[in-house]
Amino acid sequence: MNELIEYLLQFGNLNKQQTDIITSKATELKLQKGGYFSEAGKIPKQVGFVVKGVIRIYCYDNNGGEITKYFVDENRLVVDYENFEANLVSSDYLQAVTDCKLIVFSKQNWEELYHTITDWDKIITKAVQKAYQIHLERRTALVSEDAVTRYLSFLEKFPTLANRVPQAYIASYLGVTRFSLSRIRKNIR
Amino acid sequence: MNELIEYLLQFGNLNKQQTDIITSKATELKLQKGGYFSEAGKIPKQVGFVVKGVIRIYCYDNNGGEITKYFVDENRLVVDYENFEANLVSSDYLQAVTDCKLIVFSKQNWEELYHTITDWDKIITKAVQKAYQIHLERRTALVSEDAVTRYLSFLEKFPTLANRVPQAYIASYLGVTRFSLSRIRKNIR
DNA sequence: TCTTTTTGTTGCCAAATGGCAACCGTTATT
DNA sequence: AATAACGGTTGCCATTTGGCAACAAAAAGA
Repeated sequence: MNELIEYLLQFGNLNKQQTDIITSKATELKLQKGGYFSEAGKIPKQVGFVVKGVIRIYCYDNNGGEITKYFVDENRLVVDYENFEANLVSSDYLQAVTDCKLIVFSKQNWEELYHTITDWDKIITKAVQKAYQIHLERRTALVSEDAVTRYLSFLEKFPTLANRVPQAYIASYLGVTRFSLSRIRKNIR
Repeated sequence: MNELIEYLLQFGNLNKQQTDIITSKATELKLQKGGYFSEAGKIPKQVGFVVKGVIRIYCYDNNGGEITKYFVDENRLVVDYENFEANLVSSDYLQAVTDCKLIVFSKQNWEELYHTITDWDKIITKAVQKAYQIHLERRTALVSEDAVTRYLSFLEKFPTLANRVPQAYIASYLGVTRFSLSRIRKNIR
């Protein structure tokens, strides 16, 4: 639980009593590789925090191809935020790419925190906005540079991810086929 | 001013007294085509709301090429939010693509609204998060589909924009050269 | 109006990427 | 151990895109 509290403290202050409340509302969840934290066609019911492992968020394009939107690895919140908040059916899959250990909050417990912890809303707002900023920044990079540059900056931004995630997923994140990515890797060596 | 108030009411309730305060803190700003609302290398000092015209947000990639991040047209907030909030030097240019009429708030006036208007923070948080969601969604579309599809969905999402914005800007938004975009347009006809 | 500048188009060719099939190596499964 | 499943690589070729130069059209200025 310690990692979660440290993460939250980035965005605001919390005293011992408050952190105790937070941890009391959280439970541990283990996901096997390939398991789903939340699925398209359903309403997301949990907020998660990745203690160990990698989650991939993806959807399908109009041709039935998978698009990896982003990855969430250790010490990050994983949540289909928009649909979780609004109780909407999602069109995204949140899937464990490796075996994962998560800390999760049910929707009810999560909402109780807004009433219980002063400034909880501010902390979460900051965390969410930061996450949006990061994703957006990365996405913007993906439309400019060529595929080689995109892969290189992927390696820079996620140095530990390349070895843990199948290349096909990285390829779909970068917007190239797995064949192209394979050739790019060959040329880099 | 009416457009601004309507815009804000999407995200929360405001009574007459509150809307009066808001409008009292705003001023009108006209920007000529090509003029800058805010520039890279400077700290953004204003929040704007586009009454008339189109603003383009862009930056430079490592090769000196322009990347158009997004466009803001009528009835949208235009602000380099991240850097405005944190008082950081921006690396983006916010430029008028057409003659523009804006409603603007100085940083000081904007911050006074947080102290004066109940739930102002909640309204702005919602507005900002919605904006992030939209940008992120569009960016994700840009890494999957091919260039033709991307242009077609650009036309769908921004039907009025294609005629008002130089193609070179649209091309850099879509992640293709202006030459490619020109050929794509030719093939569509 | 005439000129200049900006914006958009096109031909040519090179480079990058996609699509498919085949193949290889590793990991799971039985 | 044998088999199957998965992940990754490579060759072949078609298609797309980029880069450049020249040109055309439209808009802005004088």
